[in-house]
Amino acid sequence: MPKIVDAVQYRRELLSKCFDLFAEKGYANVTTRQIAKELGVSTGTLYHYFPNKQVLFEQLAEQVSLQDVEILQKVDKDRDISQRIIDLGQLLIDHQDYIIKQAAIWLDFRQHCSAREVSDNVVFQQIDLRYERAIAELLDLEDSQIASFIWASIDGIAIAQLDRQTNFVTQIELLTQMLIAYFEKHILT
Amino acid sequence: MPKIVDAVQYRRELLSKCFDLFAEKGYANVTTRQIAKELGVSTGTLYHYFPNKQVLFEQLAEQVSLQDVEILQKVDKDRDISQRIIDLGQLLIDHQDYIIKQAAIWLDFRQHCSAREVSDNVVFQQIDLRYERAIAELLDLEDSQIASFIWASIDGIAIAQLDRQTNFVTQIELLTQMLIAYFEKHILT
Amino acid sequence: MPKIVDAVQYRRELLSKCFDLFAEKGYANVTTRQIAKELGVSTGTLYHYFPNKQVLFEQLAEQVSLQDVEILQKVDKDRDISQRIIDLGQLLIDHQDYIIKQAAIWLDFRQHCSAREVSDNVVFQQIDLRYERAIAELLDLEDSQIASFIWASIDGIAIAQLDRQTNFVTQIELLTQMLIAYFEKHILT
Amino acid sequence: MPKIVDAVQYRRELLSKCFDLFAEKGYANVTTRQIAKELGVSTGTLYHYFPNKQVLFEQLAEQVSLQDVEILQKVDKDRDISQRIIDLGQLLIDHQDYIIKQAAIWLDFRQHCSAREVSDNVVFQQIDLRYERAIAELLDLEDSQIASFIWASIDGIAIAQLDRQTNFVTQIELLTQMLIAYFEKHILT
DNA sequence: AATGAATGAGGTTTCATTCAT
DNA sequence: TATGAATGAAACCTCATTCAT
Repeated sequence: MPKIVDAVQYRRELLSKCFDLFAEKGYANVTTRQIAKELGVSTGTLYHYFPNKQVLFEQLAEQVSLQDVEILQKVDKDRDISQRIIDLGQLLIDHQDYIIKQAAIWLDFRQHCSAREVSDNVVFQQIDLRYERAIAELLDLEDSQIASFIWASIDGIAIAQLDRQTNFVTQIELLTQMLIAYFEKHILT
Repeated sequence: MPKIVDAVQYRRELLSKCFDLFAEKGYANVTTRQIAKELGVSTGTLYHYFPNKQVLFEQLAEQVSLQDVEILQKVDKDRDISQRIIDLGQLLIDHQDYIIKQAAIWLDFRQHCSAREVSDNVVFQQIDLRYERAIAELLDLEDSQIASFIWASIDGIAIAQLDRQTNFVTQIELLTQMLIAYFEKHILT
Repeated sequence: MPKIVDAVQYRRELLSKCFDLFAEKGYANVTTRQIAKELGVSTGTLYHYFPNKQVLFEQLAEQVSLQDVEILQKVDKDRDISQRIIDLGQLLIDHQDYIIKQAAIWLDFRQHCSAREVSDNVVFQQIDLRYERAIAELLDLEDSQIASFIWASIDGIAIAQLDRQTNFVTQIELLTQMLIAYFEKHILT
Repeated sequence: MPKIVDAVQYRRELLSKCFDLFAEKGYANVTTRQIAKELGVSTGTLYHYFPNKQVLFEQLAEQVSLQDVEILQKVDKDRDISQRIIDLGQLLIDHQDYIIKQAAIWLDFRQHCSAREVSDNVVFQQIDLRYERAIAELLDLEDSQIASFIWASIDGIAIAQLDRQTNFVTQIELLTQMLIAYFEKHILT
């Protein structure tokens, strides 16, 4: 009888455990040995659950994107638009640490995909689409470009945190205000 | 004396030549041999002009940041704020390809710096400050947070281009409108 | 007691089942996991019946050599020499597929033994002797060198099949004719 | 200025130097580190001259096949057939050590090729053809099957030497006599 | 100043074998 | 007995860097 009963669940746990490592050091600067050590398993076990480092990372990226969408869905959709924008901002601030790390991983993943042949870009685009839809739905947006813009800004702000002293909270508040001003002027009325 | 001047100039040329390479593949995915080949020199020559790959990349990042600031300074400061925001947007659109690549390099560099001991973060922060000042000056901003926000958004939009189909022009126009709406509501009056 | 008999029999079945696998891919290119899969058991079970991959292979080689001798013994020893040579050839042709695979395994095993310390060369030589005797007996040979030669030629022809387009049947017929011509000239009369 | 002027020549020397190693231990049992050590270079240098272990081995096999043909061409073609057969036998005996090792490598290579996708089997068959032609030409053979047979027998005999005590000289002499008897009976007259 | 062959530490991955269940 | 997850030594290979020419 095998020791691990639910391989799928265990894989998820392993991925969660190396989230910080990848976020802090970046895909290229993390060795498989480091990952194994961080996870408390041998390199052999690593390769028992993931065919290679690349796929491990891709699955991490996918898992992260799912969690992101989950977070976004916490916003109460019964409130009015301005309030929802503020709620979104608050949500991002509440999950500050996670959002910053998630952006780092996402950036890394993006670079990886573009550095590859083609093929799996489909997977990539699907994930990207998922983000857009989550935001569009959240703010009743018909224009997906606005959703893209919001997510791009969030990523930009998050990544800037990696080493600048700018204040994440202030930056997100600015984004919130920008959005409200924009909506008031162009969309509501 | 003239020799040295040549060397400085030559170094600059070398850096310019590998701009695209780093932008497209990322620091970790570019080998010194690839760089040498792209530059049309031997690896030995590469190491004659730069002590190592790291420094080469740092100097590239620095050179890029200087060029960015140069571009920003093309905006005519005699126009009113709204117009200057529009001009800034137009400038970014005009230099679209460059802006996207520059963002890729910059983010790559940022990750590199944060993945390292500490040390040169000073160099890094200085460059970052230069960006902020250029934007702050351009838009008569007293609050450096807004400048940071703008630059972060631009970076976010730029890297989203790396593989998404979003339209850079549309995204920059959105940013422009956001800024104008925000300025009209909170800063002008 | 019955248990043990079963185990011996089971081991034999397992060995037979991985005959093709080893013949086609070679000892070094077959993993224990592949073997286990081919046999329809787990790697754990494999190690329950055989102490390690090496021994498994050695036992397979031994089992194969026994089967070979069995085949050779089908020749009717009452016929005259020429006829027996022809019968031997026919026998090889009839068991074409098996002979080719058996040769592949045997050569693989030989290489393995010579690449090792020493030790089990005794086992190896015993098996080799068995081959020679079977052939010598079959053709009433006093000179074991001739038996060795015949077996070496058969092996040579068999492995040439592995990728060349030469025709096994034709090659064996040639061998038959060579032997007959040789016997007529030097041994008979 | 590079240190090694004639890379092609150097590659040949490197291949020659690892001939024994591969012949004695077999492709799978030789590590790249062992090869490097045997050659007196670093693993890096190894990979400077050969893209990978596989190709290194393939090039060795090709080089060996060329040397074999060279050896065969030493036979004086003005003598009569029987004499040429004897000369061929003598040649093999003179190069005994080499022939045995070459056979080991060739066997190994053959297994490798059949274990691979397909593609380069063309290369393989070309080499094989080269052998046949060399023998066919040597003995004025119209039938390539006989050439194949001869080469297969030589390989069989050589490989049998790897661990058996049979005498190479005796075995080759037997082959010679077989061939002469066969030729006298079926071809000459 | 320029070259590119040489280096070797260290990265990713494989796989025979063990062992808890 | 049977399982297959877990192990880790060791394999192949890469690549930043050095150095003889």
